[in-house]
Amino acid sequence: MNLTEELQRRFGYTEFRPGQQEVIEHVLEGRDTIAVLPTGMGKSLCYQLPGYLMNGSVLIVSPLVSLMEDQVAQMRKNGEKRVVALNSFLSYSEREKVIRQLDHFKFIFVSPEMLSRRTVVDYFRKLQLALIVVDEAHCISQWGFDFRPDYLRLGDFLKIIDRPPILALTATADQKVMFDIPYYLQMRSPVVERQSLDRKNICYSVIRLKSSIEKMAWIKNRVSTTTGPGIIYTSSRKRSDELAKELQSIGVSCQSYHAGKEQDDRSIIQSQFYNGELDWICATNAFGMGIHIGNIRQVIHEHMPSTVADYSQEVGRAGRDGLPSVATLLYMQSDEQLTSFIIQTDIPKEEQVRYYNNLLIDGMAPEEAAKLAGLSETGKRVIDYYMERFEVVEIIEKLLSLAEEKNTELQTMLSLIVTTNCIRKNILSYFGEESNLKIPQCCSNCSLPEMEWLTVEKPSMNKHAIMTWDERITKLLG
DNA sequence: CGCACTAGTTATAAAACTAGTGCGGTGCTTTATT
Repeated sequence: MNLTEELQRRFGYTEFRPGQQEVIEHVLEGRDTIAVLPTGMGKSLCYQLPGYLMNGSVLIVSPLVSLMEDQVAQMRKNGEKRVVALNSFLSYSEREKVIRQLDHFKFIFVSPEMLSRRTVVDYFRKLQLALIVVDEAHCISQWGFDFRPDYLRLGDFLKIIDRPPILALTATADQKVMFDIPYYLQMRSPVVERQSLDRKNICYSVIRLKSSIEKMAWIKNRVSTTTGPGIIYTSSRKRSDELAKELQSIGVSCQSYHAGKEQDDRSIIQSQFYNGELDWICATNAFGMGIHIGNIRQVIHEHMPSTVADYSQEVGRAGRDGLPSVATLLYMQSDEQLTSFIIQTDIPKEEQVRYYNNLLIDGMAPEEAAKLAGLSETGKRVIDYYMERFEVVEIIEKLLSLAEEKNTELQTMLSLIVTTNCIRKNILSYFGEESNLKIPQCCSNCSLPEMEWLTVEKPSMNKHAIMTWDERITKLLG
């Protein structure tokens, strides 16, 4: 079979992007496959094309319902009718209907939570599956242990069905992720297809300041002298709101985005940004996954993220169009303390685990016991997962080492900020890659022509601003 | 843990201190009773 012909016939492309063909070949051979491809490299083609060439349905595990809806809409637009997202967007009767005729669909999107439900699993057992895809598979590591334990339960589902090959897709692959994916997905000698995660068109910069007032002044100046579109990441919802308000007050087209906003507002803001009606977004880490905007020129971190993996995901949203883009991280002393609090606070403490366990033994209802033990909703769900398979002593040990691990990751992130060595090299080596490539606009530690980048002037507040910026940087690279 | 904010104190009028308090990220899922 000629894959390129199939690609041409079904998708209208004349050639594959790097890595795609290899991934597709492995999948068609029936191998479990881990595909590490940088963002914007056409990951969805890696399951859509083989899906058409195989018998049975393709099950795609996706982390966000909004992402599923986008992908379903996209595929329908391209003429595929046999595609559905099985999630809480559906009413009870709609869901029943979909479930009863699952085999009518070629592509089925689900959340990991859905796959933990007994009734749902029973329907999937009867279905002939050609392929199981875990999209954004780093979520297993990133969310599984302390936020969405159903990511760790995927293995349970895979154990009880007659399982087809599994394809894990991600753009983030540090050591831990590369260990967790095959382990929790129970892969059988998986092939790893890996492309370089280096984003040569992104220039990395770290700037040290003395206070959050200085940060605000810096951002105001940056935003009014350079063009977007851009994302400003903060570490709290409140800060996002404040920053957006402040920027609006000096005439910048800007909105804040975080999980505290209504879902409707979130999609409106997202589509405004997408359509170029909004130059800047001030956001928490809620803004990111599933954002496919090509021309983001800048990503500014008003506050540091908690891991290098998070950082590289966030800055990776810049410059998907391949044009020069800038990532700037603002740091002031002891910024890591807030980050530390945030990542540690939701991990249940030893006393809580013991108390919760004792209350359960006494026969108290789990919800009430969790409340008394001072466990958050998330905390309870996490502990419930661990209690299904470990003794209390083991759980406490695991949670302790999780807290330690998180702290180590934060320290690694911090060392990226304070290093005097090449930032790009540091990021790449975190992902196990080496790079000796000299790039003219590499990072703030590599004799960057930083002033040239920083003085790109914003000519006016109109739509042509984006064009001018692009022209300018193209000229800069000369 | 540390920052921002508030209420109370001081000592006789306004402002400057102090102690206490609150806050801090990611998302899936809810089919049943008065």
